[in-house]
Amino acid sequence: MENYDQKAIERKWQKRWQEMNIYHFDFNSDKPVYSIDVPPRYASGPLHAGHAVHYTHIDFTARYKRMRGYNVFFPLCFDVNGIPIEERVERKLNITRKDIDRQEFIKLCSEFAKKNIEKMKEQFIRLGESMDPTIYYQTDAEYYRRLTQISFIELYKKGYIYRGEFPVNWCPRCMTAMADAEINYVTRKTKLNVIKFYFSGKQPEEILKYHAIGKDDRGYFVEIATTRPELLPSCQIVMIHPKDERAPWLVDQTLKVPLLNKEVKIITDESVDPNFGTGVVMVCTFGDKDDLKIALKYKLPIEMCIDEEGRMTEICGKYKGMSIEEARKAIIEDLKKEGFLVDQKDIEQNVGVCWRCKTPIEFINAKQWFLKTVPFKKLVLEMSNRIKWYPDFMKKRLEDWVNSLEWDWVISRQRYFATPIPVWECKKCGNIVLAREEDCYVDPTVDEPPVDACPKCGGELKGCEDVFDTWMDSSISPLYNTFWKRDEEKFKKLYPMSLRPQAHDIIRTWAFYTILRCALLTGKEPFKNIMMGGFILSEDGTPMHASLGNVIDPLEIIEEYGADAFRCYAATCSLGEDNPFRKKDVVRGVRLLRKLWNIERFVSLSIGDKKPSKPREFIDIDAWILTRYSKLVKRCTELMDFFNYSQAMKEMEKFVWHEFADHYIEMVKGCVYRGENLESVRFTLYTIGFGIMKLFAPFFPHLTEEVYHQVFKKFEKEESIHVSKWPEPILIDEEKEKYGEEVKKFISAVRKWKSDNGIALNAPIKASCTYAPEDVINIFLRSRNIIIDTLNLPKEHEFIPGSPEVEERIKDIKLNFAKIGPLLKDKSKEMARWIAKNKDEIIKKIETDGDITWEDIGIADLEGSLISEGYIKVEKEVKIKGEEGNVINLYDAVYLVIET
RNA sequence: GGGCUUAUGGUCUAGUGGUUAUGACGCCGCCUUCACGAGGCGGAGGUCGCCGGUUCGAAUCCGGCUAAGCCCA
Repeated sequence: MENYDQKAIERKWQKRWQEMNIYHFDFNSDKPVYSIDVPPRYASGPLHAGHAVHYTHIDFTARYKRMRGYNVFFPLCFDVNGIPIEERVERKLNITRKDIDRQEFIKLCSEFAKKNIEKMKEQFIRLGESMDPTIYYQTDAEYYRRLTQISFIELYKKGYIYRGEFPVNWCPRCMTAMADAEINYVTRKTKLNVIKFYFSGKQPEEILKYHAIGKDDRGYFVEIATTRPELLPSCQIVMIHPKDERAPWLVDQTLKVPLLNKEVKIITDESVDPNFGTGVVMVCTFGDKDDLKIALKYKLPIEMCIDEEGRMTEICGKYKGMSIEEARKAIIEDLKKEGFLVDQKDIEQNVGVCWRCKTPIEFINAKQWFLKTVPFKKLVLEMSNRIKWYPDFMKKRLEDWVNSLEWDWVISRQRYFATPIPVWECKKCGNIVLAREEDCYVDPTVDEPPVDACPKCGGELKGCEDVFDTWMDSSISPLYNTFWKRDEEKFKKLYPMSLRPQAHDIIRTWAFYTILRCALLTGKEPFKNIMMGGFILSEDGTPMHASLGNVIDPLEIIEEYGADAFRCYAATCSLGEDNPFRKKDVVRGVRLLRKLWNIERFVSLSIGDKKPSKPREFIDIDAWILTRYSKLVKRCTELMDFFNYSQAMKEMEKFVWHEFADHYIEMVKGCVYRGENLESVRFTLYTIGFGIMKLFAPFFPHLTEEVYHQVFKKFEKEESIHVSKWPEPILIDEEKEKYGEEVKKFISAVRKWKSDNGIALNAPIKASCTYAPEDVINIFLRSRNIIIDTLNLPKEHEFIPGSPEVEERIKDIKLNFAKIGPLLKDKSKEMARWIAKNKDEIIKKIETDGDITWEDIGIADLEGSLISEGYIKVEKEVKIKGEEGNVINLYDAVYLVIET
């Protein structure tokens, strides 16, 4: 093996893997299936480092499961429909979709998405992801949209879909209805305008004693505060809190809406906040959700002052046709001019905005398509209980969301670039004609209806121009993946899927809608497990997000540090939690990779030209390291099964670096160079050298593949390490493990002593003998040559049971509260105090008798000795007797004698 | 305002009721050592966010507060 040329190796394998076809999902295989409901990456832009981490986690699962013998279904897929792409295109070309032909606009969106998809495909390859490109889909393709339409038709036939007139969230810029899920809330600075509303009727003068009520030459008036003066034309009612002292005077009076020839009543309602503004508020149709609730409660007339395009309507008189902003300005101007405006204050307000274009959302009354969700809360919760959530607290988020649902899901959108709703409407009687399932995919704006005329009245049919909410497409991904409605046999075999990986911000959308739709259509949960990725934070501590402008291109990181190093960082990110990304975190990965490479270089130089076979007997340190390795394999297998990648990699790294490399390899160098114990050592080096490559294979696919091909391939049959079998524990020998630990402890103590004294590790030291207790000496003797070789001790070095001429003194005694606490409970403190006070006497007593009893410390009702039973630990200090030689106390009762 | 989550050396992080809190990055010192100096050996650096409670004993369990993230109102 030569030097580690990371970039060349990674590029080589990325190319070769595409030719090798090893990530292929085999529909004819007998192996158990592990299917992954991969998030179809949204095609509004290329991947950033946060996405790359998520997809890398999914790749860990795919690679691990493949090695565990599964036939892994890992599709390459992209989500292409919807507003964000339209919005990007509109912004890029500075147009709105209504400026150009519908089909032309769709083409532009499609091309825009295609470019991003090409970039992402390249990114996936460069990241070393192992998706199977032969099970590819994108959600805008007819083969995919067809299923969205069929699922709609089925749900319609089951009676779960209805069309209703209902106030919906409406983005006046995107000109479409929005689900609650598509609204973001932002804090905005705005003006609170205090406006005079004059009474219609006569008022007694005493009314002036109340605040916010006044009189001028035009008459008596009430001051009303509003942030939205442009809604004055749709003002329906004025409200005051019932406990407000002004309520008795004001209730049932009539006020004149300024600037408009209109009168409204005053009523009381509990929902009024007496501390907001003047405590008197106006209610319009529909300012916000609160207004909406009031409007429904009091059955107020529905008079919209804003239309679908965000322009003022008929009822607005002279303001008709203005945009919301223009109307606000004009109305405030006029209020000032006419003397209606009392005051303007700056306030901060939470405003619902469109999730993409950030335009404030309006409520308007529109005909929309709905999927019933409110009646299926229980169903969704039941399904969710059948799914294993990682981490499990994420389930609670779904449950809280489901329980808080008040409205059904608005599934129609007034956009172009999405799946068309497959219905035609009778122009005459409004009757709905569904597309036939066998005709889907259909585009009713282009395609002919299944019948010539309305079956009810014979009227002309018009194709529906509305399209579906994008979540209608993505939330059937498990049905698409498992061949629902395409191949009944495959569907039975593949559904439900094994794993849904996703991010936690879309629990209420993607996870919820998927569980709901799939349950309604199949009666089953869509997947068995759900794994939630956390957020990747940028260097400044904010979540990495394209709209925040803090994104990092993973390719940039790969160029600098390599894909395996990036994947090493990804493996340190724990599920469901925020993980900061810093370039220097990737450096750690580079070091680990280099270390692994060098370890394997030693292995390759040491194992000989034949595949080592299992020896009749292992030398102690081989049995030790093989036991440590087998325990690691067992532990990591469990961790990988629970998607705990960060912990698994940590344990692998600790073993490989600080046990296998720092100690084992150092200990066997002598054997390797001098040709001793080769049978045992070569087998051990081969087994662990190969085994750790397999353990790291899901994390570092490139390095492990290269090492496999350079070192192990000639002895093994698999064409790639990624289709080899995950390792199994091979030896658990508790006794030898203890022996090995003892030898390791001794060697590292001597190494430390050498280092402290400025002696090179392999430099010879004139040490004549080692003293230790007999059982320890016996362990050392079993590995005598290893110890002498590794430390470069004289060949005649002696291991002598017992201790040299030393004087041991007790320096201190420590209480073991883990044993004392449960025994003495609240008396523990008392005992600790007593011992601290009488420490000198106790130490004297131990030095003469070797131990103390409970009686000695004044606790007569307990029997036994405190040191031998572990209640007290003794710290000794050793003083060497005599002048001859240089005796070093390495640790405990282990001494090394150096000749002077 | 509500739900969920997080808070540990300068930075990132492990931590499962037991008193001496893990590791990494960075910093300091020593060591060219035959797989690796992007290595090895060691060191400094912490009132475990704050306040209470439970307990013989709390980073860990409970309550409150503060700050941050996600989602919602």
